[in-house]
Order: sequence, then structure tokens, then C-alpha cells
Amino acid sequence: MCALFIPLYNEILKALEEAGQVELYNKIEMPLAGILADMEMQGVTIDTAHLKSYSIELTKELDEIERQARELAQDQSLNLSSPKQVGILIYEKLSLNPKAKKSAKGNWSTDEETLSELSDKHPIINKILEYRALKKLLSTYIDNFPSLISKETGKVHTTFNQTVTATGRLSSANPNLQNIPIRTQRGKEIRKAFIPSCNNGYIISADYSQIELRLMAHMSGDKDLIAAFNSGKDIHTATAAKVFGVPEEEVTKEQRSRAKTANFGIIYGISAFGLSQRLGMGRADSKQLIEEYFKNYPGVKEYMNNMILKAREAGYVETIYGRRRFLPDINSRNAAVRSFNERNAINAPLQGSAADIIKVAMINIYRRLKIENLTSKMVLQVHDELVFDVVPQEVDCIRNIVKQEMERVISLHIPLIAECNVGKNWLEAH
DNA sequence: GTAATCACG
DNA sequence: ACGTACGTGATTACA
Repeated sequence: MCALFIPLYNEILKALEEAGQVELYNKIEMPLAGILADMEMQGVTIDTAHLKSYSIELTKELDEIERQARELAQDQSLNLSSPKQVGILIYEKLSLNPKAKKSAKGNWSTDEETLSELSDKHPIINKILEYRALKKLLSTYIDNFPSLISKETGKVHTTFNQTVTATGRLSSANPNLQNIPIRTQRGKEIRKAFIPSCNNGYIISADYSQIELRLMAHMSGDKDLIAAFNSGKDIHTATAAKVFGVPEEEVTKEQRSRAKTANFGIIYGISAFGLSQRLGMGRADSKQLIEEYFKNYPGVKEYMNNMILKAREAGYVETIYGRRRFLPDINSRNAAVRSFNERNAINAPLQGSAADIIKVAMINIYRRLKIENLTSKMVLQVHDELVFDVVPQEVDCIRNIVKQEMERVISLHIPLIAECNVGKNWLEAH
């Protein structure tokens, strides 16, 4: 190291030591930096022909929808990309909702959730929603992407930010390859454009199953939540059986779905109001559901109280590897600010520990690929998922290494499970 | 530059 | 009585 930087480096090491972050720094973040650089340089191959033909198809649909919407609105100059114009049209000209939300800075609220509730009132609502969905895919993922392909490598090269998030997650930018569509049919079509770099190769994707809820089980030490994961049963069904007081075989789809929403809510630092909004039920019912949840998983309730207490006393909470999130406003007299910090105190150790764990997996996988002289490459990380560009003769080998290394990062009270899939593109690898 | 919206985990 | 799920980045409109 250059002598000029040694005093600064010593300062850093001293601070890290005092905060118990030396291992996090030396064993995780520093080794990871070079691996991320390698992934960025490696890049991902894009099927531009597929994107190009899909662009033509979607653009036609978009133009037709815009034409129909303008006809319905009787306004040829209507800009459907302007939330302001859409708001005025819906709430003032068409008066579709007399008690419309005028959220935030006094603007009409026209987001998807709000508009969906009005879809029965006027045919233009669905046209607006469809326009928005198509426009998003076209402008963000389809039409720009070919221009982001490097002349030198013929691939897209993201930047993984290692020091952006509050929890320890990575972020991805220019372009963001961590928010490529998958939820809708049209989104899936875009995923198909992410392909292996050699003609006969494969994409392998491996993702952690329920890692944050598993970490809740581990960190809370809750007996029954741990038992549910150790038994290998479907966690949402098991939760539904408990909170609705029915045998697992009799859990309905509706009950499982509600339990799933509740399990997500738990990770985010649930509130009765928030849960009632997402379940479309009354506050009293959602409050009762939460009470049942805590009755069945008392360790979870205890974990939440402990994290809030820890944040109040220490000013921060920690992940399994000692990464800290500072929460200076945990004692704020403003209830909204305080509550927000309390939810962060609950969520950050879970989200952050998951981030730590996948980082360790990445380091160990990278080393194995090198040691075993494999030519396949790790190309993307999407929070709980790793994506590999694989040559045909290494498919089985990569599958085994990736699954093994992801699952054996650390021994906890619950097993870590990684699901691994192979395909000719990123969609098929799910 | 900021707000609104929406893509992902 | 508050205001409410956690973490990101890109695009577009508009002051």
C-alpha cells in the first residue's frame, strides 16, 4: 500500500475495531469489491433481436391505447404520461370520485392502486392503466437497452453500488439490472432477452427460499417458527393453520394468501393499519389477526420489542455479522418518525443479515469457480438471487457448487435453502 | 431539482 | 391522535 495512505488506513482500522466491524470489512466487503468489479466487466448478453421485435409489437399496442384514451377523453392533446392531466381529467372533468385523495403535495392521486378502484366507473381508467404499464416497459427496459450494449463486449454492464443502501444490500445502476420485470406476462417477455454468452450455453439462477422469514425464525428463536422451517412444510400454510385455528389440510387459498401477507408484514415491522390496507379488511380484524400471530409465535413479538429496545439504548441495530444500522430518530417525539424508525429497527437486521449471507456465498462461490478452473461466470446478484452465465459442460457442476455454497454459508437454527434452476434464458431459469 | 409513478427483491 | 408496511433506481412532467 502506498505509504501516503497508511495513516488513513490505520484510522479506518481503528474505527472498525472499536465498532466490531473488522471481520465484516476484511472477510466480506473487501473481498466482495473485486468480485463485483469482475461481474460488472463480465456483463450480460442481451437478445437484441428479441427486444427489437417486441418493441415494435408493444409500440403498436401503445399507440392504439393512446388513440382510444384520447377518444374517450374527447381530448386529442391529452398526455397520458402526465399525472397532473390524468388527475384533472378523472376527478374534475369526469368527477369519477367525489371524495378523491389529494395526497402529498396537494396533487390528485392517480397511482395504480387508486385508479384500480375506479375501473368500473369509466372505461378510460383501464386504458390509462394499460398505457402506463406499456409505457414503463418500453421506455425503461425495451427501447433504451440496446443503446446500453457495449461496443467492445456486446453486453450490458451494470454498476453494483456497494455503499448506497442503509441495510447492507447492494444496488445496481446504469442500467439497474435488479429490477428487470417478471411479474406480468409482458414483463416475462423482457426477461427472455437475458441469455447466455455462448450459443449452446445456459443461464442458471439460484435464489434463497424465504430467507428473511427464516432469519426472523433464527434471530427471534421462536420455537414454533423454527419448527415450521425445520419440518420443511410450506410456511404460509403452516402460519395460516395456526392463526386461523384450522388443520393444515383445511387451509383455504384465501387463508394462505392472508397468512403470506401477514408474514411479509412481520418482516417489515407490521402495523394493524398497514395490514388491514393490504388485506382489504377492517382494522379490528387485522388487529385480531396480528394478535393471533403473536400468540402463536410469541418469540416474534419478543424479537420486535428487543430490536426497538436495542435501538433506543444503543442507537443502532445489528445484523448477524455485526453490520450496524443507526437509528438516531428512534426516540423522536413525532409519532410518525418514531414508528418509522421502529419498523427499521425490526426490518434492518433481517434484510441486512440476508445481504451479509448472500455476499459470503458470492465470495465462496467465486473462489470455487476459480479453484476448480471453471469458465462459467457469476453475472448478477438480485438481493436473494444469483445468476450465472454457464457453458454447457459445466451445468451440473455449477448447480451443485452454487446450491451447496449458498446453503452452507452459516449454520443457524433453521436450514438455509437455495433453489436452483437452469434455462436457455433468465425467464426459463426461474 | 423535485414529485409522482412503477419496475424489482 | 397521530400516519403506516422494508429496501432500491429510472423515467417523465413540471415548476
